[in-house]
Amino acid sequence: MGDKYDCLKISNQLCFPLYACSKEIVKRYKPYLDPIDLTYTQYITMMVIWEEQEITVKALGDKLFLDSGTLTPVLKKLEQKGYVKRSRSKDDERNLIITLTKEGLELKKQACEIPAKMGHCVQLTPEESEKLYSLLYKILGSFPAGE
Amino acid sequence: MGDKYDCLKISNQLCFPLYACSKEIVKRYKPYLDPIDLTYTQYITMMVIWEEQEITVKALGDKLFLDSGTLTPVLKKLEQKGYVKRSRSKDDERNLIITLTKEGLELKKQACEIPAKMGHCVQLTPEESEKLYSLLYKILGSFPAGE
DNA sequence: GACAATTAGATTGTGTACAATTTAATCATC
DNA sequence: GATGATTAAATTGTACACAATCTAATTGTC
Repeated sequence: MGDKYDCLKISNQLCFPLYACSKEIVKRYKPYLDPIDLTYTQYITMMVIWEEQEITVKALGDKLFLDSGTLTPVLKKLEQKGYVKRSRSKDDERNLIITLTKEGLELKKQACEIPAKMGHCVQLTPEESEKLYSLLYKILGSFPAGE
Repeated sequence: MGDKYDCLKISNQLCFPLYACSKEIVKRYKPYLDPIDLTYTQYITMMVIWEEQEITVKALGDKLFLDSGTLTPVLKKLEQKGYVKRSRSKDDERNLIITLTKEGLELKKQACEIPAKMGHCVQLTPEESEKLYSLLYKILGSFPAGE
């Protein structure tokens, strides 16, 4: 038992269940996000905008671990749906400021129901969820900021 | 402190750190995978094929939580690189059997170094890694098989 | 104050992911 | 043994995700 290639078994990887679990849970958001016409990426982007009221693409990217190559089309889509406004900063024309429209703010009320509904999807005790949460943030925290 | 929208704060989500952590770690495989000309998806696909020697697309999809829409192009790419062979089963022409080429088997020796190198990337104690692993598989195990 | 370096976003190209549909093979039932 | 149902892959269309590059605005330095 156990040859020198055991390290390459899929069941011995830590990253793989992370990758698979992330995808499977994101997939389960779909039935709840479809009614408000958001994808998962659009949803977490809106979450940060709801919290911050006003934020640059750069700051959004730092919070979401996404770069402009991903965010630019997502934000254009959200603008097109009428949820956000994109405008250059007066102070520094390099910065693009994202703000909420009235429709975007309205959407928050409907989105509010989603976390509770999704809670039923993950079958962990509160202690287990807390533990998982802290382990994930321990890993994320160990990664250099800009990257 | 704590209004009715707290549930929508990004810092109160469990899925988000899972999603972010998965992406960040996958990104860190790149320097190790580039030399053997594999992407992360191609790498985990090869892992299963190395283990099984011979496997159908369906079985591969079940193990990797991926469907044919994702696997078909990945497997065609791996065939194009010369690592695998794709051929229909004699028993049941619906099944596509994936097998290793000599080059694909050779690749395993080089890939063997990767897990140890990646280990340094995740700053958890062995106990923490073990805990994270078991929590992730507890979630994955709670999801119905086919989906 | 010219100019090199830096910074923020946008763009381009490649590679996933997945829903929905299609096609072909096999199975089940009569 | 024809035929309706099921199954495995492939295809199509949409939406990320990121590396690499580009552009324009700003900053730092002499």
